[in-house]
Amino acid sequence: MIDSESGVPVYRQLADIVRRQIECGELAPGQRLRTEPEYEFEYGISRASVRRAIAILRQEGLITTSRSGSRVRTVRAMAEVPIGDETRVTTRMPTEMERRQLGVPEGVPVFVVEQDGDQQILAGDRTALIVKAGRD
Amino acid sequence: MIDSESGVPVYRQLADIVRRQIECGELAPGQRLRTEPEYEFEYGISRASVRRAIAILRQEGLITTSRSGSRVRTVRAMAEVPIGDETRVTTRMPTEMERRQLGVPEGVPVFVVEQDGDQQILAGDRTALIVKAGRD
DNA sequence: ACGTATTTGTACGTATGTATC
DNA sequence: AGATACATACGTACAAATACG
Repeated sequence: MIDSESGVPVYRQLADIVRRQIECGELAPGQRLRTEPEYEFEYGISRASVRRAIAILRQEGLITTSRSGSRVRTVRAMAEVPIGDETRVTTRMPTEMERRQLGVPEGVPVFVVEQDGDQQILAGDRTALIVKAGRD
Repeated sequence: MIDSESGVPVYRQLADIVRRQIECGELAPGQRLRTEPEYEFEYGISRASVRRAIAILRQEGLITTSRSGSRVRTVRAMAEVPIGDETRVTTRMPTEMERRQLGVPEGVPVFVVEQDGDQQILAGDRTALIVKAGRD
């Protein structure tokens, strides 16, 4: 299970375990994770370590957490936004203000799309950029 | 300074203070932040709260932290990568493995560039995508 | 509708390890 | 070698939102 002597931090070990469960579908999108005390007792680690592990997965955009527990993030429908010639695209984490305005959970980056001196911020969890020839 | 009665968590208040210092240039890129004990005593909060505040800024991509302290992230030279027609671009946070492989710090998202069934992962802190007409 | 239990959130403290200066 | 500074990990307590009977 979890080996506190392995050199790998226990919170990271738990994050790895749950991440694998998500990746292999053992924990399906929308499904609830176990509660913090459950992980705590099952793996014999402190609640602080459990919370750190869960925070990692949240930052990776794999789960969302509410007062009633954590769930595997469901895949959002991606709006395919066409971008045209001379467009410059970068990506970064949103400020907290941007996060609220865009309505994106933790662990979701944003696109910064610049064209003609005009700048647009797009939520990374529901936007795919498609290069369309001849478009602007 | 920091008001523990304000309703806003103290770790968030500290994160807000330091973020503002970074945004207004009071803390310049490359410059060291104060040490954890310094924040602890200056604001009269626990070290755990200081560490949470610093973790927030790291996740936002604003600072990097090493054993010798935290520094404001310097802006990396952006390689402008041309992308051509029918390319699909998404963004997300990297897995930890990807982070190590790409050599990007915490708080830096990646581009996923798909073209002709080929998929490429690009570091978000040193890549800008430019749509170039006629390119593939 | 109400109280209770559950579950996460915040905040503190302590101790020890390890890399850096 | 010693001091500094961050990293890990444990514990406690209480608050607040949610779910349940």
